Amino acid sequence: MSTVRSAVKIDRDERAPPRERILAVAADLFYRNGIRGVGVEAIAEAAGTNKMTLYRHFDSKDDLVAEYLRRLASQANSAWDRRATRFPDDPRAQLRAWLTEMVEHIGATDDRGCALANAAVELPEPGHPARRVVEEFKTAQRERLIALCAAAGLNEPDMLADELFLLLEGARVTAQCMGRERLGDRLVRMGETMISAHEPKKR
Amino acid sequence: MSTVRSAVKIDRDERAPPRERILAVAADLFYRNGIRGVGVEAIAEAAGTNKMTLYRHFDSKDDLVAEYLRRLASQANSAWDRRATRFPDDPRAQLRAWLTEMVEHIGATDDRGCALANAAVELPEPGHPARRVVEEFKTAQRERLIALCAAAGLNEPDMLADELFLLLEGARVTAQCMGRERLGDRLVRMGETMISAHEPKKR
DNA sequence: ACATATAGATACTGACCGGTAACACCCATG
DNA sequence: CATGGGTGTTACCGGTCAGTATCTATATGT
Repeated sequence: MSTVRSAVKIDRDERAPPRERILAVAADLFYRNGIRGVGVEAIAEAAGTNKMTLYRHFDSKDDLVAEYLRRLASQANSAWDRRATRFPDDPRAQLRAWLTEMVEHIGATDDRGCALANAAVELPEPGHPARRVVEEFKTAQRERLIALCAAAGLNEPDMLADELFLLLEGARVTAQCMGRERLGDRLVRMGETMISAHEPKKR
Repeated sequence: MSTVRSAVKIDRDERAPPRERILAVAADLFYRNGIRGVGVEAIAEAAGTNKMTLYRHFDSKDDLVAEYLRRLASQANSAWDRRATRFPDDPRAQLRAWLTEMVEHIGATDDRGCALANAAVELPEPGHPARRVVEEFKTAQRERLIALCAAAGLNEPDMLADELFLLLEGARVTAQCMGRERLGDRLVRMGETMISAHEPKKR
């Protein structure tokens, strides 16, 4: 039940402004050790600064947490956009790319599941600012997936989207509770089976 | 970022021995507020006893946490056994019963996901005693599900079991991040679609 | 009635938490 | 050269944390 009170100073972008260094380091430590398991002092220290500067940029630890999650959410949105521009007018390819990218995340040995979902688990307080961020993110994620399934001309796009969404969400949370040997291939197979089950009838 | 430091005394089985009262109350508080969010003092108080007695029965808070999770795991195993005796020699019915019971849990407004999975998220420390409990539980759960799918004569029982397992795991973790309106019916439909997709060919 | 074991009560330890105050510093702009 | 904003440093605050020592009370079995 120990908390992280000192962390190795992280050397990314020594020249970056403190706010960015703090956010970068906080993302690392929050994800790896859990939000409640990291003290603000450890974050400041690892970012090569101190608590006072941290509190000049963030009103509170909760504020820092919310910003940490907001950044992750926006990165995920960028990933969607990136896939959209890489495979323009090919929603099916975007869907496949999303699936394989998610599977890669899950297969990584240092993956600890979805940081947003973890935050919701760690911070049950109903009014916590982090919870709003997570809620909006997950809802938007699902919407994008539904839209993609629909654009791909698949049957019952909302059902398929939920199947895929929940499958991968479950895989991410399960991967940190059990071994993940050969999980990747199996996941891709499951996902593609689901997709082809919603293939409109040829005629 | 506040922790629970005083809780309403819970009146279940005033006569029960302190160890049981402590475990009952700990289960409640750990689940609702998160493990790291509950102090041992609050548990002892809510159980109508005090910290000293708690520490006479448990070596440490981590020990109490591990026992809390072990009890949950054994309750889940009992549920499997109960379904087996209720529908003897009918694995298909046991599967359906498992699905609907899980969906009921997920639909409950006070559901906060799988307590075991939440514990794994909250306690990232690799050697934490709780992690072994969670790992063994999830593995056993998956094995039982595979065995059931196989006994039901379904195709590729391990793939189907994983699909169902991950679908529900994902649903439990997602339900606390988003709204769950009409999620229940959809889940049952998805599960049954998956099952029938593995139906052996009629001949 | 006595011995023993279990439980309750209170107070304490040392450590860590999130957050703040006061002050010295550096470096750019005027 | 002056001035002022962002930064670093140190010390501190009240509060909570897990865990322990000590002593009293109660119940049980003989």
